Amino acid sequence: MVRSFTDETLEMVASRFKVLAEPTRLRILDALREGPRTVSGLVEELDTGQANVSKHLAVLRRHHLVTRRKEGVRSYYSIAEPAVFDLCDLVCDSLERELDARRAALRGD
Amino acid sequence: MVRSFTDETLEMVASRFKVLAEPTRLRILDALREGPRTVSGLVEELDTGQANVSKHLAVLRRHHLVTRRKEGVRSYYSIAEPAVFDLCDLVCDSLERELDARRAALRGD
DNA sequence: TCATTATATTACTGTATGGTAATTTAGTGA
DNA sequence: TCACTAAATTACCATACAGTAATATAATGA
Repeated sequence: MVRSFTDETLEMVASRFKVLAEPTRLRILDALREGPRTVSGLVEELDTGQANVSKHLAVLRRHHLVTRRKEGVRSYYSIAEPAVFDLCDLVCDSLERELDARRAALRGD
Repeated sequence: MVRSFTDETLEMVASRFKVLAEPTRLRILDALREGPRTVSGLVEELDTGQANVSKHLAVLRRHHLVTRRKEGVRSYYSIAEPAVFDLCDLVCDSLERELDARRAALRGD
């Protein structure tokens, strides 16, 4: 028997996927893997503007994927939900399988 | 040691997430869980127009998440990559954990 | 108080895309 | 050939949003 999701659940799931559907946000999360980072640290590490990084961090925080710790004039952001990396890993595996399959098909089964 | 993703990988991963970031597409995939469906079958099952369903199916097919089998005047679509449901399950688990945590916080730890 | 630095916010623009109506394409049976 | 049905495609509109420049807020030190 196959369990179905309710429409409401699918909306929430889609919303979570949407947050993760931006390369810049993924790059931020990836950078935070190695530990907390300030906004300016991330601005250096990625190459995009400060406003852009702040906005993406706000999105990630609103969706509870990162946390913020203020220290003086600085804000330190950290990963709040390490499970996002499991998601990325699953996607990577899936993409690899697809490429393998297409490669095999190219060779003629 | 924490393995990082390359920018190119993150672009591909983001692109996959983007495909999954639409409730209607998730509903289509969810409907296909129980077996192949025709376009008109999906139009009935979901409640949206035929053009919309066709367009979403084209997106899903372009990204190799579904396959199509033509039979006469009909097209039967099927799940090509069952791993998408693992993704959804992971997201659901994560969302539940977050809600639990916020509920606990509301009660005061 | 004033200047400086870090971050957040606002306003704006261009692009992407979801939904829909209209049209096209193609298979089928009379 | 013609009518009918299923699906795909096209054109259009409205909305969402990533990126950026400008501005605001706030902490700190002189």
